[in-house]
Parts: sequence; C-alpha cells; structure tokens
Amino acid sequence: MARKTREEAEQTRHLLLDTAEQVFWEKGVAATSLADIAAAAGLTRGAIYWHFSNKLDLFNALCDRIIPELEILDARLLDSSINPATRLWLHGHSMFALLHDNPRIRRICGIHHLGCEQVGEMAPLLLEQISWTQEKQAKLQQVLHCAQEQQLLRADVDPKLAAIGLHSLYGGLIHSWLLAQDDRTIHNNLSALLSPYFEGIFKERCWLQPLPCAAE
Amino acid sequence: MARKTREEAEQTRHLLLDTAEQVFWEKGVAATSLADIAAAAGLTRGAIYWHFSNKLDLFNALCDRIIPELEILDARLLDSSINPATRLWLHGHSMFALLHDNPRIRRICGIHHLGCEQVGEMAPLLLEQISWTQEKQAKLQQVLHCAQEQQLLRADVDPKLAAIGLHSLYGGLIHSWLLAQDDRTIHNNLSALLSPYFEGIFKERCWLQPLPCAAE
DNA sequence: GTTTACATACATACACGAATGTATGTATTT
DNA sequence: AAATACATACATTCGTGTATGTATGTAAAC
Repeated sequence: MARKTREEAEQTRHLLLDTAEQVFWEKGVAATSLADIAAAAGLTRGAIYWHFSNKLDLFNALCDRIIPELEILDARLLDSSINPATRLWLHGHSMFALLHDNPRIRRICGIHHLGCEQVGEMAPLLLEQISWTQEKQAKLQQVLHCAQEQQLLRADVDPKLAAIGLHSLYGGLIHSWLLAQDDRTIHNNLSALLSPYFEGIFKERCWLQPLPCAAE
Repeated sequence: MARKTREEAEQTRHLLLDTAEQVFWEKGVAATSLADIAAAAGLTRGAIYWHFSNKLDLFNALCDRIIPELEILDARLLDSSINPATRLWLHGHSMFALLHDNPRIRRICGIHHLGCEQVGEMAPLLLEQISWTQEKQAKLQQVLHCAQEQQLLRADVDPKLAAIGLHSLYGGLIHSWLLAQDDRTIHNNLSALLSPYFEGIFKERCWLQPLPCAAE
C-alpha cells in the first residue's frame, strides 16, 4: 500500500488510538496483542509500529488524550468565585457528569480500574496514578482548608483526612459505577450518595447555598 | 524425581499457592508465567500441572483460601446482639484490622485491585466480584434497614443508597490503602475517615454507644 | 514379611501457536 | 530524489499444553 497525506496519516493515528481504546476496554490491556488492534482498525502492525514504538507507548498516548478534560475539572475546583463547600459539591457532580457524558473518559477510567495490571511491566502507570492521586488529594485538601478558615467545617474535621476520605469515596463510587455500567442507580442518586459525607464534614448544609466566597 | 508421601504432596501444593500469590502480587497475574511460579518455588511446571489444571485454576484456588476469613467478617456484621449502628462501625474497623494483620488477605486484595485484569479472559472473576459486591451491599442494606426501624437513621437517608455509599467508601479507602502500603495514615486515622459518613447517616453518634439491640 | 503391581508426584522433553521487533518492499507525497 | 506511510515477510523468543520418563510410596497377594 502507498503513502497517505499528512492529514490522512494523522487520521489513521487517531483511528489506531480509538481502536486500541475500544479493544483494551473489551479484552484488557495485557490480553490484547498489537495484531488484535491492527485488525480491528483494518490495518496491520506496521501502521502501529510506524506511529508508536510499542504497546506501552500506544497505551500512554491513549491515556494522555483525556488530560485536558481532567484539567478543566480541576481548574473549576480552584475557582474562588464560589465558596469552597459548594465548589466541592459541584466538583463531585461534575466528575460523574463527565464520566456519564464522555465515553472516552468512561473507557479510559474503566481500563485503569478493571482492564489493566498496575504492577510489574505497568509499574510506571501505578507510580503515575499515585502521584496523580496525591495531587488530587492535595487540591481537595486545599479547598477544605479554605473552608475551615471560613468556619464551614465541623469542629473535629481535619482537612487532610477529609480529603483522603472524600477522594476515596469518589474512587469507590466510580468503581461501583463502572462495575454496573448499565445500572443508573448511582448516576440518578448521586446527591443522596455524596450527601452523608458532606453532612459529616460541613456545618448545616452550607454546600447547598451558593454563597459568594469570603476572603480566601 | 520420585514420589512423595501424601502429606509432602499437600505441602508442595500449598508451597505452590503461596509462591503464586507472592509472584502474582509482585509481577501481576497476566505478566506471570507458570514457569516463573515454578522456578520461584524451586519446582517445575510439571508440579503445577499436576496440582492444577492451568493458571486460572491455580488463581482461583489461591483466592478461595481467604473465603473463611471473609465469612467470619460477615457473620459478625449480622450478629444481632449489638445495635446495628455500632455493628456497622465495628465491621468497618474489623475489615481494615484484617487487612492490616493478615498479609495473605492484603496480597489477594492487592492482586484484585491492582494486579489483575478483570475483563476478557478473567471475566468470570469480574462476575464473581459483582455478585460478591451485591451480596455485601445487601447485607449492609439489611443492617441499615434494621437501624432505620430503630429510628437510628437520619430522616432523609435511604438504606439502599447508604449501603452503596458505605460500600464504595470502604472500597475506595482500601484502594488508597493498597496504593501506599507503607503509609500508615489511613490505618492510624480510620475512625476519623469513617466518621463523616456515619455522621451523615446516623443520628447523634449512636454508633459509638454500645446499646443493646432493640427488637429486630 | 516379602514380593509384586500399580498409583502417585513430580521432572523432562517436545510440539505448537502466539506475540514481538525488525528488516524490507512499495507506492505516493512533497 | 528523498522522505513518508504504511504493508509484508522474517527471525526469534516465550508460553502453553501434553506426552513421556521415573523413582518412590502403598497396598494387596502370597
């Protein structure tokens, strides 16, 4: 076969990423060969090895495609135009809205949770997840600390621990959500699922009041 | 090599299970070959194929070894000699105590969370996890329903949703716990991490009072 | 109490497919 | 003409499953 134009080449690159994402999600990362992906894309391994150096490189490239969406999510978390409690509340809902509306994020999240091993060969993936987790927790902690300064937290709540708890709750809910893809229970009752933890952290449902943020 | 006595054979069977558990945890299930396990155990693949039919069979056998401990955990959850709120509180702590004290449970839990794919070839594993999750949630829901009848729940709390939330929180905390094996933060502050959700579900810290259980 | 016959508990060897990485071919672009 | 964007072909390695070898335990026959 013959050469394509630059645009067409870029197109096949994205086709490979899309296809790999799909097959990884269906069969698991370790269980899929590059031949599987190439065949599913209607190409050969030659195309893959042209665009990527190996399977891990392909996998990383495919994961990196959702970084922008996640950064938007985090940016909103630090938007100080609304009070920290409400910000956390909205952030939680935005996460699941994104998961619900964006199939790519859903698949990649699913691959990370269920479709790949995070040890041995894929250890760098685990390290990345650890650092990402710590960054995320740090941001939550920052917002919670801000809430504490505004007297929004209950007396015995420690921002750091509350951040770990909240982050774990999110992770656990996402996992349950992914396990039963077609069950809409979590999506339909997200507020009721998150409320108890917010109730236990904040005073008097302050997260439901879109009060402007005091001095941060 | 020659034949061993029945006891010695049973011993090598357990040696294979122990070794496989260790290697699976270090390298991941898919990334581990039977030759790896045999070598680590100081045996050959012949020994593995004698005791198990293939890798999946070995893996299942190794997972099944922790069932008794988990059943004890669940049995205590349904022990009606203490009130449901306290029962849930103690159950949560027992879970993490078990994870902390029992290295085998820690490894197998770790393998399920981080060291194996749950789709494709390992799909039966996922199905098992789903049904196990549903059973676990059903038990939590049952205890929460019992608490509701005793007026221990807050007004707007639905037992089913609270069970999902609680179960997800546990799963998320375990995941965070496994990611940072040597960080004792979660283990040392478990009460502070669980408290907010209990605060949001139950009235007036009733889970801290070891009141006898009313009629169930 | 020996001897014998068979089952056991592995080790070893072999055959096969699968997956990878690379080298090369080839028709277009540029 | 040279680089590009792949397809094709090849060599090699790795993992599995099975077949076979073999020395010992075990129980029954005698």
